[in-house]
Amino acid sequence: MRNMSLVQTELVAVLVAFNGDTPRVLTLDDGRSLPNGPLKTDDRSLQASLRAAVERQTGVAVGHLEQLYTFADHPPADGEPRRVAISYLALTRVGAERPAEHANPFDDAGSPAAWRDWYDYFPWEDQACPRAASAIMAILQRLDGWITRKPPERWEELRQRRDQVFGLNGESWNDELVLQRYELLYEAGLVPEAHATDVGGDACVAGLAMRHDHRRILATAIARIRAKIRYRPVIYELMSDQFTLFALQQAVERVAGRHVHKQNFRRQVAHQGLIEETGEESREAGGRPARLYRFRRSVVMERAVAGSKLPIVRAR
Amino acid sequence: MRNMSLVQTELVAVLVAFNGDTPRVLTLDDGRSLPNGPLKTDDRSLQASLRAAVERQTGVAVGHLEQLYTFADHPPADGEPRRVAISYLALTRVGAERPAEHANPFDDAGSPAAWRDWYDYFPWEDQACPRAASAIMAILQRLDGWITRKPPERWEELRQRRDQVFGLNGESWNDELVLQRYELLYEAGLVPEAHATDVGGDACVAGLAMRHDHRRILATAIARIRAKIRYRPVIYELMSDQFTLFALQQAVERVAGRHVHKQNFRRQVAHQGLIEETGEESREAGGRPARLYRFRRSVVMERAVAGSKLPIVRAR
DNA sequence: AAGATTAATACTCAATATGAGCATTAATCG
DNA sequence: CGATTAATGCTCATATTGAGTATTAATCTT
Repeated sequence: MRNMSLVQTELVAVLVAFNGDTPRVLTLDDGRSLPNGPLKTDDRSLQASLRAAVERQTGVAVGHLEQLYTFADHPPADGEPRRVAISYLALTRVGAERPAEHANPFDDAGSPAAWRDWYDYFPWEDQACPRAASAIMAILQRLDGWITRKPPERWEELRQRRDQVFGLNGESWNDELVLQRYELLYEAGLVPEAHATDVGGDACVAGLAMRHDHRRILATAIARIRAKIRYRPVIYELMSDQFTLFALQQAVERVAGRHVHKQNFRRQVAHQGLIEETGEESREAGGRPARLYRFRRSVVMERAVAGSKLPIVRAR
Repeated sequence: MRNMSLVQTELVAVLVAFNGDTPRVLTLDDGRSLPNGPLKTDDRSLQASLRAAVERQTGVAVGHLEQLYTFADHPPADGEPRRVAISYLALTRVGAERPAEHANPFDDAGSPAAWRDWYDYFPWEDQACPRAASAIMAILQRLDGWITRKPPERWEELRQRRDQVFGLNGESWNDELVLQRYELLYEAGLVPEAHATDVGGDACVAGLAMRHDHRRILATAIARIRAKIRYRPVIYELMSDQFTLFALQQAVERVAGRHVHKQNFRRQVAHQGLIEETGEESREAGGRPARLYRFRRSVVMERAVAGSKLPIVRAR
């Protein structure tokens, strides 16, 4: 093996829980950081140690844990060591979370922790909610300004990118492009992080800011969840033991940031055979009582690992 | 920011090119390592620097480059620094590769490099080829031995896992489970890497071995490509400028390790509208001459970023 | 207690997509 | 000139998906 540079390596976790009505993410530092800490030399596997740390410190049973992405910051000018962040996504259950004594799962320092609506950081992502419309309106105006200050030969390309990413002019909104949207705003200087100096400030246009590249990591996490709920039953990791179909639908809608067709949603869920009736009913909402279901955890396995989508000839 | 450990961080690249008839991967060290090198402090972004390094050293135009996964090795007992590998997948074109003077894209040392059939490392993955059948036969026998040496209360679980991963007893073969299969073999001690001592040796049962966790990284890469060709047009990154539909089909078949239905494949490809006729014909093969096509690179964009698969209500 | 309201649930229908095949066409090979 | 090898064209049954309409069963209001 060749000689290698020494690099500061940190772990960053995006802990997501569905707190009643909206997906929330565990933050530190008055909402400006994600839980993070150094990779310790004596940790077992990255994944195992992260799971243990999270469960020990927050009391949360982490249902689903996966690596997100590894980010390197921009090379520091002043000879400081390079910082690399290995980010993870952790899904936890309603009510299971306990932002307890030690809120930072990596560190015993214990800075004030809080669960925050992830749409506070990305208001334009919540298409099911009217606030997105005004956020987008403001964003598009600023983007136009930015584009027109660029050389005219780039206008076409930039406008196309804007249309594609925000679902304009014939393109339709793609809820999975969270990161692409954030990066466009970043390039355009519309998010505070883009200016190294102040964090905070112009929050109404571009959502709450975070330190370092933590908002980029959060964007990556949201994009990953949105993509994943389409082909893997990860949404159940966010549900409590029993739930109504409507609650399940709302969870999906809040995560995806858009409405789904009720009847078709039920059909799809029923068709998958991943849940079963508990026999009980919920009459918390106004109308006709809804049946309660539970997730059939035993059936899961790696089953339903995406459909083939290739015209593969069956063996049988 | 808190204090952080110093960790040896290396980059590992899986360069894939379609060399005539089979997918090949660039290897060093007589096929036992993947190209790798340290993360340098002055590199720009991880991705950009990797792309530049690969293109400079191999002369390859890397069409598609994406991060794969970040692996941490097992914690070293003797107080050595922890090693972390950030792995990337790079797709290059037929004929574009030049395993040249400096074969290692990260290092000017220049150790002997070679493109090798990736199925040399995973013979059981090539379901379209008879050698897989014998490989699997041998593997299953060994696996059975391993399972029966475990406590009987685990037999059920382990057999289920074996069936699921190798497509036995009602389960069907899932070509995307490359990593899961490798890890099962690893746990069972059927791959040489599992015994720290000798690398090489019993290659006929479990394929060629690699140093460190490089074969695990290669497994991750193959799994990623197999998954990705289903919903993104990455297969074209491996094709030359002009190709016949049959060549395209063969590329998909060799990558996925299984046969596809010819007519349905053509229908699907035509339906996507991502390629266009060049007007020319190829009469290299025996029979009726085949039309030549080219990839419409302009149409790509982020389009076709997966189908919704959620019953989302359309805006329109 | 009747009617309004709120949900849950049941069905229908058309448009597409997918898996499997059969049939036809157009070259080369011996 | 017929056999062989591919490419290409079509058909058909089955699923899957997107959009609705209709019905049922509770609570809430007056």
